[in-house]
Amino acid sequence: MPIVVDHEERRHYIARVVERVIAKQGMDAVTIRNVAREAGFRSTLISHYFKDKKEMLTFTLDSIRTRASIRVDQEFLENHDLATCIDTLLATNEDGLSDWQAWFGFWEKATFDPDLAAVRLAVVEATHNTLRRLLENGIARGELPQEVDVEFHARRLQIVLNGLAAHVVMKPSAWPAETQRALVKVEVEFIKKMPRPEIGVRLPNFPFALNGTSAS
Amino acid sequence: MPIVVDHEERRHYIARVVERVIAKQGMDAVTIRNVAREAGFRSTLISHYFKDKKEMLTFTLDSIRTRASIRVDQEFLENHDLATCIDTLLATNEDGLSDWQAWFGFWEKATFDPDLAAVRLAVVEATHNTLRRLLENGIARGELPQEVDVEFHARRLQIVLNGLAAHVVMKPSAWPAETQRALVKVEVEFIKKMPRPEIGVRLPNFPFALNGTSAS
Amino acid sequence: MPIVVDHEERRHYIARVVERVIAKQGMDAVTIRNVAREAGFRSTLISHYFKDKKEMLTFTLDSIRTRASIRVDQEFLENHDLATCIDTLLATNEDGLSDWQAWFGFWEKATFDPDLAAVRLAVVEATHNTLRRLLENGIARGELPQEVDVEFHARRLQIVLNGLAAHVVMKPSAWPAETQRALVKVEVEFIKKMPRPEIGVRLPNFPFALNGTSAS
Amino acid sequence: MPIVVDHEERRHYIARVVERVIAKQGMDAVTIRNVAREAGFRSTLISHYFKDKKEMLTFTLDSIRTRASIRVDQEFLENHDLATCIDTLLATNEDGLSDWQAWFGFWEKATFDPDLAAVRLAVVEATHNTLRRLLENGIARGELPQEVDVEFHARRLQIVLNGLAAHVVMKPSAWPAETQRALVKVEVEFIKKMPRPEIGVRLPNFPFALNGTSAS
DNA sequence: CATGAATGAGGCTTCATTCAT
DNA sequence: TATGAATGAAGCCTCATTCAT
Repeated sequence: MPIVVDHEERRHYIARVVERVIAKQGMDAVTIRNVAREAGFRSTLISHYFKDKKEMLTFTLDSIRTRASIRVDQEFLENHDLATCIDTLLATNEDGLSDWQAWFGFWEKATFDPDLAAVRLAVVEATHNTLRRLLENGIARGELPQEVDVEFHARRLQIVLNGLAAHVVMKPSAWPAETQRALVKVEVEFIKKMPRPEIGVRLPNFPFALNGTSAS
Repeated sequence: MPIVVDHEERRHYIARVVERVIAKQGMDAVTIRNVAREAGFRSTLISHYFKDKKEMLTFTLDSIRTRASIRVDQEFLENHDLATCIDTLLATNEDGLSDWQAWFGFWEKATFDPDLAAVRLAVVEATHNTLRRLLENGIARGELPQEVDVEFHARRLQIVLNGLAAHVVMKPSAWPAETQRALVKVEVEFIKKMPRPEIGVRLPNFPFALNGTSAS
Repeated sequence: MPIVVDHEERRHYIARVVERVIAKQGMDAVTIRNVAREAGFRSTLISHYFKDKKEMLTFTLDSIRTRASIRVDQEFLENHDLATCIDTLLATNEDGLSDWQAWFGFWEKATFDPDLAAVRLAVVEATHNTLRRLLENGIARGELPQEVDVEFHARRLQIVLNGLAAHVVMKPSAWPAETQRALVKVEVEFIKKMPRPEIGVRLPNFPFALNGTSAS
Repeated sequence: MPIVVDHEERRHYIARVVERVIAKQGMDAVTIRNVAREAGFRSTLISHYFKDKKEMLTFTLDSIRTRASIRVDQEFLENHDLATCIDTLLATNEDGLSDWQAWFGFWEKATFDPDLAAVRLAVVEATHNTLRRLLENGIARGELPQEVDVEFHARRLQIVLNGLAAHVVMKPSAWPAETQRALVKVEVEFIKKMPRPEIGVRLPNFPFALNGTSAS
């Protein structure tokens, strides 16, 4: 009688450990040994759940995507104002900070690994779409003017959030929650003031045809 | 008298190689062996010029800072409009892209290495100051209104540039030069439209007391 | 269940190899590679059993202590005369010589390594205690006079044995077993002639509070 | 016109540095780099004075011999009592301790290096001869009885001194000068009590035909 | 005399991975 | 499922030494 272990659950558990290791010790500390130790396993047990290290990493990045999209779900988006929604995407609490730390841990690695790159792009587009819906709800609720260029402002907002998070991660103590929120408020004002700027070009038009993601 | 080799020049030469390796192959490819090979040396010769891999890396990051500050020097700032100046900070050409790639390569590592963190912060502040001067020149030249909150907008601009570069690095082909410049133009419009937004809080007030930089 | 290999036994096996290498090739030859080769392993397998070269060495020294104390155990001490017992501590045969060679190999290294120093001191004190018991048995059996200053003579005997071994190791061929034993006989005579010399001072009063030994 | 540097003096200067390094940092710290640094030279300059590391070491050991024999010279021997003379051979002060530390540093290395072994033996025999003369003077002065077996007691004394020094080096704080001297006093008493013990064998009969020393 | 350049050997260690049980 | 054995690759670093100036 084999011991019953939920295979997929184990994979997610390990992914969480990987995230924690990235956030707390950095990507270089993500060795199978170290992850196993932090998870309370033996090294070799990891390979029961992931065929190799790379698969473990792509799965982890993918699971970040999943969790992030759960956090800001449709229902939530519809029932709150812009700033409140955006707050869930910021590094204003322990969890958000940890997420962004892990995210930046992946950032560079993804540049040189096609599989990770694919997942990274998927996360970016998922976020983009979240921001689109967010703006559309804002328009629907009357918080934003009708003529807002959703595509443009979603993209721009994403860039700002990314840049902001980078700075927060660099020195969290310099960016208390209210400072981050104040910045976001200005961005919202910006959207209201310039809902449809004349830019002459189109910002990158994703998606980049990402059907599958992590692959095998 | 020994063979004549300019010691400091060699260090800079190696630093350039390191940068190139980071940009083209990623931070994980920055092994002493690999750098040596790319530089046309034997591995052991590297340690003639750097006591340590770590020293090599901090020196490299520091040299990125130096070059960046040279690129946008005082004279240049004074004689061009905002957009043109900002262009030198973007990833709109091969060199700029390579710089940003190396920069992001360091990003995460710096989070877990105090020495690198110090240099990273120094770079960030140097950039911040460059942006301040840029805005001040804009005001002096009449391109921007007198009442611009320089501190705020310099910080904001930096965040946007950082976020933008991150996206460019992620998929350069999606961000041709004109697209990047169009975005910058909108930012300049933004400054004109909202020169002194009511934010209620102060953005982080750097500098973080960084006198020396790279340390030992 | 994994391949059955007694972990602790392997460690002792390796320790024996280390001893042999020290005795035959010298402490400088104790490289992980060399030990592995002599043991019939790959280098990396050594680190399966010792986290460190240092741990390997302290364990080895500690195992010398264990074996030495086994060699002259209580029962043996009680049933033989002084000279016969002391013989087990001399370098009068292949094994004893090898032990002393290894011992001197450690001697200097221990001076500059706290962990080794601790084990070294433990060995010294264990030997001291053995010699004490040995003298006490001698008194009990009537071989030595009642008034023998056990503490003093145990310490002195140890010093002589150490000095003697040093000379033997230096040129074994000059010190056949009978020569060593003759010297010991004189020492025993000495004890009988001067059982309680007036020295005015006390020799070092060990132990130096060594509870545990090898530590981590 | 070349700079005038006394070649031989430099060699002795370096040898002193080597001794100091051995005493303070241990034999493993005797690298050419380290010796050069301690001496205030560049590494490569060392090779102007010694063709290689080995020559440096043998020269150093040889110079220890020279200085030791100077310290207890003929004149001194003739004009003082046994205990006073022996004192110069003990580790009762900073210098003596340092000498013994260096000596033990060489001990093991000499076992596996013929050149060092030769010098080591030369030192041992020089000391033996010193002790012989010392005893003979003691007899001449009437401090010791006529019938003393000089050969035997000189050898025995040397063994004790060696063993004692080993223990002192191991824990100097446990062996203040007076403790060492008390032990020596007992040894002298021993000689008086048993001037010519019946041993049945001869102790090793040196010299081992050592004419030259370091050889090629 | 003195120096820095350059090299090759080799040391220790960590890692990911495969295999047998 | 889970484990320890075992391996090979590769990383960084230190060292002694030679060479050219």
